[in-house]
Parts: sequence; structure tokens; C-alpha cells
Amino acid sequence: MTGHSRKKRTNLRDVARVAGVSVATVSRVLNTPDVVNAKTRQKVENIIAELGFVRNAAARSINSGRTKIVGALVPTLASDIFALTLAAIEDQLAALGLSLVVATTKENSEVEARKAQELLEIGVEGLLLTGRCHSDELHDLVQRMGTPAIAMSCYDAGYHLPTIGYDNQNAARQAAAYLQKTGHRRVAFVHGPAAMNDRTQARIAGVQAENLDVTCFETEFTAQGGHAAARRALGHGVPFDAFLCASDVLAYGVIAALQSKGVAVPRDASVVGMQDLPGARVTLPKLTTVCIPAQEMGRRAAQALANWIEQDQRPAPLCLPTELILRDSVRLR
Amino acid sequence: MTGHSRKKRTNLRDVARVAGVSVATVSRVLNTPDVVNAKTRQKVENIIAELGFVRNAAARSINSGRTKIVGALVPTLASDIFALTLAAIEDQLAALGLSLVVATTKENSEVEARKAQELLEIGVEGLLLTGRCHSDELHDLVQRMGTPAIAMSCYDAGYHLPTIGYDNQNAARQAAAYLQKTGHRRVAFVHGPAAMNDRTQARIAGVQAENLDVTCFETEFTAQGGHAAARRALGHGVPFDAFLCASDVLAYGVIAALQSKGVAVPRDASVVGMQDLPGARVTLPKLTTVCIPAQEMGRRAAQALANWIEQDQRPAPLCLPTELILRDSVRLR
DNA sequence: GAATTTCTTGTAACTAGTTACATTGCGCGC
DNA sequence: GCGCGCAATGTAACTAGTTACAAGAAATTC
Repeated sequence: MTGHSRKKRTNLRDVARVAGVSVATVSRVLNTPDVVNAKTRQKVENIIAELGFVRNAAARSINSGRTKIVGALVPTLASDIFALTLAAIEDQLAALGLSLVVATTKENSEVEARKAQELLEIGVEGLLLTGRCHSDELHDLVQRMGTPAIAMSCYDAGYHLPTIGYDNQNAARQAAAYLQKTGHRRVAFVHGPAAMNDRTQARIAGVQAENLDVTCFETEFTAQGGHAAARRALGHGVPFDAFLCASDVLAYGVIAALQSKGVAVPRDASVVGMQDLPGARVTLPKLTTVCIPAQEMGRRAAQALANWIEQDQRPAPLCLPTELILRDSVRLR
Repeated sequence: MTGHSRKKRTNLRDVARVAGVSVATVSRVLNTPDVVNAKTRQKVENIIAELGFVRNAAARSINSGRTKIVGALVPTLASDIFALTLAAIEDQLAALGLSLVVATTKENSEVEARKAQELLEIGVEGLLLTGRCHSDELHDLVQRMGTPAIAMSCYDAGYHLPTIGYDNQNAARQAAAYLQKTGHRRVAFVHGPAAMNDRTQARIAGVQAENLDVTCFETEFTAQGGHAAARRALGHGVPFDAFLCASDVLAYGVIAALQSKGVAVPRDASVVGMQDLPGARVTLPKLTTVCIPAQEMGRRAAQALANWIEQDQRPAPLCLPTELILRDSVRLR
């Protein structure tokens, strides 16, 4: 008792008493109904409905060791990309009889470790992490508990956890290579905070791998951030041929800023995004972008984690292809 | 045992044995450390760290009756609005020592009832629902279990659950009234699926409450949906003065469709959104919209639910104000 | 009709914590 | 030196399920 009157809910023993059977029989009605005599089963089921009995998963998990919950740690919920991925994860997990608990880390590895511990206390049977940058504390924890854990949104076959994601460096490089091929030279790379974010760092490396004159503009990871970055870039002296954005959302802001300053896209400057969010088809001009298979990744990661949990099969790292989607925001010079 | 070797994790009794103390002492070290002798406490804490002991929340909750988890049921995760609200909820709950489990309903009340049952089995101590349209089954369940539950995204003081949200009808009416005042007459109202969605229905009613010539266009609840709806509207005969959108996201698509068809916004047609998402400031033109306090609502709902859970104080219904944000997408006729 | 098998159900132990109550040992006053 | 109070710790019961095992009843076999 916690003190304040928390009236206890009807439990399995209540059902047994009212139905005039043993607790084992009620438990069997719930778990292996076919071994129970049809008449008894019917009676018990009626009582269950009548009393509005709801199984206590905690008590259940204490014996079975199973909670059927998996946890996901993402930097934030307030971002299309994670929302899209999580939606796919939740969907897939639900289809496999698992629930999803979400915790946000705010790109802070201390917060991440703390939330991971909380998730493990709750009894999550698996963890989905974002990226490859985690505190030692978290690694230790996962190691010790032996909890299946998959890192998403990145790919590194040598990483100590299976990664299910895509090649950030290559994705950025695809965009950069295209800009080069289409005659662009002076490129502004607009990206979110790079500290503690291996994905952003990889993308920066990818852009710099091409023979372009790249200037990086770090900004908040939102459309407004993109807007601000583009305005900064416009006041930067020699004009840029192209704006390569580490996210479509940034690109939305960049396009708006450019157009509103009289820089026509793509006539005066090209813009390339990354992610291929649903909204990228309805910008004006339509956004040329590198498609990152966020939903596919979510599905695959959820499926792989479920497999790991149920069949004890550690998944192989998986690198999903990213693809340059040509639309209308790049001028062919 | 589930069969396949699930090696059991170290538990409180292991810690007690290794530390040479009783289980009660270990439990006290975890819960009421000040009643334990400093030297003993130190010893136990060392063993806990050494063995990497992590408390089993299920076993814990079975006694205390507390899980410190609350559940949220939202139509989908793949939408800015819910993502934004959930982010605020998660934030606030975390600050109050509660975790969030998210389940999506796909706007289907059967799915919703099933997921609610699952959440209650897990032992959520409270529920956050979206809107006012739920199956009897769900109502019964909540009633019977006596679980605190709050309906969000709507306001209805007479509803049997406390509502913490805003007035959808009035929000839409604010936009419609503004369009009327600024000389618009023929208005296309672009909205998402209305069946099973009390919020959308209320918004339709709100728009129709003003003295305008309104035609409704139902479409998918995405930017692409808005795009498609606008194109449909353009082929509708007499041109529309204005497009009122039930969501900013729809408005993004509408603007893009109009501009790409040579209909200048706001010169040839005005566009008004609803929500005031972060992206609404960086459309071109900047979007005039009705600000819906999604994050504030999330925070308030989380706080109110936590209060209800901890102090047994059922919150009063709360209607947050919506506000028309004037930007550049409406022409003053 | 007895023996064996199968079906159905019950008893009680078990999971991993919490906690009421009992016990121990120590310091202190008288 | 005895009893009192108090702090620190231990014992064991309790939570709500699951499940191994036992046992009784019915069906089948010989």
C-alpha cells in the first residue's frame, strides 16, 4: 500500500473464488484454453467478463521473465524523421505482439544512459538505439544485462552492436557527387548540431569527400534553423552555387529563405535535401533529395529485434540503400 | 522458463547473499538508504555495482501496485502534431518520474480498445486519449478499472472524462471569420478524414458557422493530400477566394499546388492553416494560421494526469486558447 | 471387471521484490 | 547490574500470477 487508498483491482484469485474453481484453472483458461473442459472454460470466461478482470502483466512477467516490451531511445520525438521511423517500428512490433516504450535522449548520452537503465528496470526485452555514439555506461549496461540491442540510422559492420541503417557518409556523398557532376562548385552544407552526433559527422565527411568547395553551416535541426543558416550563407561574400542540406526539413527553410531574398531556386542556387520526407514532393520547386529509407529501416529493425528476442538470433548488420531522387530543385549547369 | 535458455539476471537475493546481508537490507539500501548503517550501505552499494544489479520493476510493481508508466493512445506517430504533443508529454512525464508508452490507433476505435486493454495489462497508471470519439468498450474498461484517463485535443466540459485541449470548432471559426472580414467569400475547406474524427467534424462545423460559401474537400492528412485536394479544387469551376486548411501540413501542400499551377498566394487565392507548426514560419509566403497550443496541451495533460495519479485529484476540464497568427498568406481584399 | 491411459482439475511451490514485525546489540540512566 | 530506548538488521509473509506435480474421474483396453 502506498498510503492513499488505491483500491486493488480484481485478480485471478477473485475470479477463481467466484467461479468456484482453482487459480490454476483460471490461469489455464487464459493461457491454454484448449486443455480446459469446455463447460468450465465457458463459466470462467463469463466470470472474467462479469468482473472485468484484466491480467496483471507485471505478475505475469515475474514468472515468465517476459514483458513483451521493447524500448526505443531517440534524440527527440518532435522531428519528422524519428516520428516516421517510430511509427513503422510501433506498427511492426504490434504485429509481432510486442509493445513499444519510447524515451528521448535530447542527444545527451548521460540522459540516454539513465533512460536506458529505466527501460531495463521496466523490463524491456530489447533496445533500439539511435546512432553509434553512446556512453560507456550504456554499453556496459547492455553488455551485462545481455539485452538485445540494435543501433539504427547508421551502418558499421564492425560495431559491437548490430547496426540496421544506412551509410550516412555515402548518402551525403551521393548528393555532393551529383552537385559536382551538374557543375556546381561552391556548396553550402547546412546541418544540425554535429557534437555527439555521429550521423551528422559522417554526412559532413561524405560531402567533403567530393571535390567541391564546401562551407559548413551548423544550425538548429528545424526548418527555421535552415532558414537562419541560409540567410547567414547569403551574407557570406561569394555566393553559393548550391545548398546541400543534411535534412529535408532544413531544406524547406533554406528554400524559403532563398526565395524570399530573391534568390530563385534552382535558377540562382540549387538546393538538395536528405531523407525524402513526404513533404519533399510538395515544396516549390519539388525537392531533389537523397532518399533515406526511414520506415523500411524501422520495420527491419523491429523485425530483427523481435527475432533476436524470440529466437535468440542476433541479426547481421544491415545497410539499406539510399537513393538520389531527382526533382526540380537543382539546376543543371 | 520459456524453454530457450533465458539466463536469469542477478536479483536482489543474489546481492544479499554476496554482500552477506538479508534481502530486506538490500531492499532498504535501494528504497530508504538513510535507515541503513553507512558501512553496510556502502558494502551493499559496491556489490550492486559489481554485480550490475538492475531492479526488476515488475516485481516491484506487484507489491507497490505502481508501475510509474502512463499510456498514450494517438491516431498515428507519423504526424507532426502528435509527435510534437507527445514530445511535450514525454518531457513533462519524465520530469515527474513517469514513463510513457505510446500506442497508435489508426483512427480505429476497435484497435484503440484493444491497445487500451494491453496498456492496462502492462499496468499503466493513467491514459491519455485523443479526442472524444471512443468505443463503449474503451469507456467500460476505463470505468471499471478506475484508471485516470484524460481526453486531449478537444474540449467538452460535459464529457465523462476530463478534456484538456482546445475548442476545435472555435479555432476553425476564428480562421473563417478572419477570411470573411478580409473580404473572402468562396472558401475551400481542406480537411482530413472526418469519419470517426470528432476534431475534424468540429472544425467543419466551425467553418460553416460563418457566413461563407464553403466547399469541403476531404483528403489524406498529409502535405500530399493537401496538394491533391487543391488540384481538385482548382478544377471545380468557379475559382475559390481562399483555402482554409484543417492543418498546416495540408496547407503546405495546398500552397505548393496553387503556386505550381500559377495561382499566386495570396494574390490570386489566400491560404490559412491550423496548428502553427514550426514550419509555418518558413513557407513562402509565410503561413497565416490558427495557433493550436499542442505542446502546452501536452505539458498540461501530462501534469494533470500525474496529479490525478499521485494525489487522486481529478483535473477540471481545460480549454486552452487558440489564436489567429497573421502572416503573409492571406490577401486583404 | 481390473488395469491402463487420458482428461481435467487442484495443491502448493515458485518468481523478485516489499514490508510488518521480531530480534539483536549497544549506549545510557539510575 | 538492570531495564529502557533506539538503531540496525533479519525473518517470513505478502503481492498476482505461472506451472510442476499429484490426484481423482472417466474412458479405453484386455
